[in-house]
Amino acid sequence: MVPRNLMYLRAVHEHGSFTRAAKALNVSQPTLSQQIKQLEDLLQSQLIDRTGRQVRLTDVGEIYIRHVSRALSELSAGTRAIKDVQDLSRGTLRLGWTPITNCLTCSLLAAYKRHFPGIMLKAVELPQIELEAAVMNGTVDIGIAFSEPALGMRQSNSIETFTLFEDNLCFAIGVGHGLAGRQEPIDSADQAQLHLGLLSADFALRRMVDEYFEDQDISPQVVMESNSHNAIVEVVRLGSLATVLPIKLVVSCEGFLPLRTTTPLPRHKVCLIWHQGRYMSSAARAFKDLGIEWSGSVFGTAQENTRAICKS
Amino acid sequence: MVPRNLMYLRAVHEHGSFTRAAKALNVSQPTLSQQIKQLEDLLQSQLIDRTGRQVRLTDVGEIYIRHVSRALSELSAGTRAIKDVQDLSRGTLRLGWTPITNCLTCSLLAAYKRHFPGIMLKAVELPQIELEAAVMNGTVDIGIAFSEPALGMRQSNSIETFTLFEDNLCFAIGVGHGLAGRQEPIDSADQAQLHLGLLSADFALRRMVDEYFEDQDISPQVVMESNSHNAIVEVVRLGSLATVLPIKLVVSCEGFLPLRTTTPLPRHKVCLIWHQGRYMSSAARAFKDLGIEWSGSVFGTAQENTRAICKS
DNA sequence: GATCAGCATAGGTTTTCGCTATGGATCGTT
DNA sequence: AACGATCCATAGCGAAAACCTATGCTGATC
Repeated sequence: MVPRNLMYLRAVHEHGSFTRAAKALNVSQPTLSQQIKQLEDLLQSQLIDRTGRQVRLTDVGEIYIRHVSRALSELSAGTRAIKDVQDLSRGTLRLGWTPITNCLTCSLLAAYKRHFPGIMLKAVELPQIELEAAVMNGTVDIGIAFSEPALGMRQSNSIETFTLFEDNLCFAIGVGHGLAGRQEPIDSADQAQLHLGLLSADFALRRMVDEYFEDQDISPQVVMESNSHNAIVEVVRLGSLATVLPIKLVVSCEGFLPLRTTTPLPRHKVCLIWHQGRYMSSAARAFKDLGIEWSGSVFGTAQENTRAICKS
Repeated sequence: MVPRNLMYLRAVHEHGSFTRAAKALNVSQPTLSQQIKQLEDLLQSQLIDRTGRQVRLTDVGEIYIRHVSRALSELSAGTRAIKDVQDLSRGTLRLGWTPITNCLTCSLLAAYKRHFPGIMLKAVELPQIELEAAVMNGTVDIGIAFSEPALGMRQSNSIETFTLFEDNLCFAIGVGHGLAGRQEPIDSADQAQLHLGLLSADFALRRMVDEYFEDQDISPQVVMESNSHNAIVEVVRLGSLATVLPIKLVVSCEGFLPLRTTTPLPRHKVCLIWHQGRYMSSAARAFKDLGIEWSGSVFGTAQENTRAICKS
């Protein structure tokens, strides 16, 4: 890995003698003579002045050795840097997530940051479909998805998933909303009356909601649409709109109330997703492992959660 | 000379493909596969992610390649620096001279500076004996001596010389001296009356003067002695002292007059001297060559001036 | 699902590397 | 002045590596 020619040159310079350098390097003295001569032939320059009492560098050698030393120390720094990456004291994790999931997994992110403070975290927020595409082409190392990958992905690609936890969706309103404090469940007719603020159509949460309304034969009144989760939350908090969110999120969110329904809303899974077979960086592997551990400790053992979805 | 492993890694990274990199490097594709695999084994780290449609660096590879690139560019800078030294756009010349000789060769020094402005000039002024020792042990690359090397040096060592020019010594006085303006030559008796300022005994000029006085059976009145040529010149300029200098120097020196003598004073040679056989730097070789050329142009062709003095 | 492109593997050949033995030059010593 | 010691260079041989051709395997494209 390290160019031996150059190591030899440096050793001869440092020891001021072929013989001593050879001993230090655990090679024979003729080997050094030969290798350095070869280097000199290659550079077409005499590097070492062998006349007189001690071997010295020539003017050319003096100039050259400076560059050689810098190059060698750069290389040894490189091997040390590799060690750093391997023991996770350095590195980068490119994480992708859909809106909402990051709120649900912030304690996992915090734990990761605590365990591996040297890892740089690059995070992007994407709709589910784009997240899956990003995982496929390697733009992100690992994704936190709002649901399992769509059917289209399973046909042509191989994505591996691990379910962190499951949850039910529910209607959510601000404390100033007209239905605030209502105890009895709302039925389909009530749901059709709600003024809704929802994510745009390319998000998994929205697709699940649309599917639910279709099943229930409800024509919802969607009065706000955005690709920003925060925007919707803020507007709903004002009081007149309702939205649909995971229960876990609603109960933990200041100023939000869940509404009970006569028919249950869909369940969803929060999953880690990654490209099966592709090289996974140490930082990403560590995140995956930590996620599995986190899932078990927070929601009970989930050994069977892992599921490989191979292409047809 | 350049570590091929590392060049290969860089090429694969730059071309994003083993095949294209192999073409660019004029090696076969399996060679690249093999060499890079070997590098990975050596580092015990996967450097390249071969899954997917294009080869990419892993996180480890990404870190490592930065160091490798820096090392490689450092090495190529080294080879370029060698070229610089060889064509004399860089380098150092360690020059030694005796007092007086530098005054006589300042136009040579100026020419050298003009031809090779990038060369750093390190000059020391020494008595002849020490100058010869410095040439022998390599403290200076080349010396400008006031006379040919002493007999002692020739016995045990090998110094090579080139005579730049020859000159006669003469008595010199300041314009305020009592003998100023005298036309007729001074004889031995007159010379014994002179109050002299001379260099100390370890300088070649002084030894020649002492020898002359001994031959002529004269007891000189040496009233000042110094190892500084300038000090003597300044005192002599005041008017009461005389000294002995090369004629060339006296006639070119403001406020100085030569005295004619009934018997001629010794001749001396100004020589370049260097260690025969030792490695000579490009800068030194250029100085020697320029000195030979300068000698010819200023004082007529002097091809036969070169003379090797080998040990007995 | 057949083809193509691109990397990996296998086996043999050439080149390089490193060793032992030995020669020649310099330096210090008797 | 000769001798011995030290140190680098050279020669020749064996081991290791680097490299090549031929071929297999996998993922991408049509």
